[in-house]
Amino acid sequence: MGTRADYVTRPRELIAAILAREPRFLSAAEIYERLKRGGGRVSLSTVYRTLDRLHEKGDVTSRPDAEGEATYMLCEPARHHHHAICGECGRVEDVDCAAIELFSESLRTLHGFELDGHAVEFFGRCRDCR
Amino acid sequence: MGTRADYVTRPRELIAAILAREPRFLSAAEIYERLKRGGGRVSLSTVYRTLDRLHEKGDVTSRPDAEGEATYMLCEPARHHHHAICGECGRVEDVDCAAIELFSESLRTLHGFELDGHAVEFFGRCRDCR
DNA sequence: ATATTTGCAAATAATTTGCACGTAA
DNA sequence: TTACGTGCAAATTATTTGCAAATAT
Repeated sequence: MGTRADYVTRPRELIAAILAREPRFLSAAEIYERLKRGGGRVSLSTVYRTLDRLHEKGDVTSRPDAEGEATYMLCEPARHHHHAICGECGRVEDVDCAAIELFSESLRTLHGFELDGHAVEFFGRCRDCR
Repeated sequence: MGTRADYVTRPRELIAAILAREPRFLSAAEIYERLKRGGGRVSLSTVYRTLDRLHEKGDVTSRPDAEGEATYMLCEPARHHHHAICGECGRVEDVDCAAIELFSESLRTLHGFELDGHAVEFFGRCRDCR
């Protein structure tokens, strides 16, 4: 019993393409909608299963939206980064500036709190929406 | 048609007491469990309805946990503050230091991103758990 | 007395699963 | 050929709702 194989299939290609095209958090239902509009014939369960797998592989980030629905977004694996998420248009930007290091340091010093580098997301309004 | 009344009832007192005792995000099911352990006889729907109402009044903060389940925590209303949430023990601490202002400023300058003051939460490990 | 809240059981909505059939390797 | 993936329908889980009975004012 070795490593499991990873077949390349139509549903997987279609789902990956949708994720690659939209740099925002999408729910399974939204992805399913886009598949239907594109004329695809992929089942909702396959969408869920594919997203789960991508998430396990570390290729997508997942988080519940405000209503608790799971949403997914492609992200570079193995790189520390933080997300700035626009509450208006949903755009996600990577945050990587010196200020966050200073801020982390203060949190650690003043609160004894260690930021878990990969789980930090900031909510607000992006350039275009404010 | 004036303002709606707010009766003081047993279930509401019990639920408020539980929230007051635990400074962590609790799910409806967890609160329901504590009620049962305490010998109470409150229905799960009442727990949901009470939490919704407290949330609308601004007395509790709500957010989906990692699995998408809604969770609730008492919080001071009408005061800007940010939460530092321990991924280990779940303790929630209010963050209010100068560094976050500096950080906000940098986000705005470098990314054109405006932090929405009330929606920011930081994830990591608290003093005791790291 | 009457507006409000509750419990219960049934309805919804998101997500998962079992299984027979299809497909990539 | 055979391990892996898919679709479908049924199961599960969190949450909401309708309504008659109970309670606070």
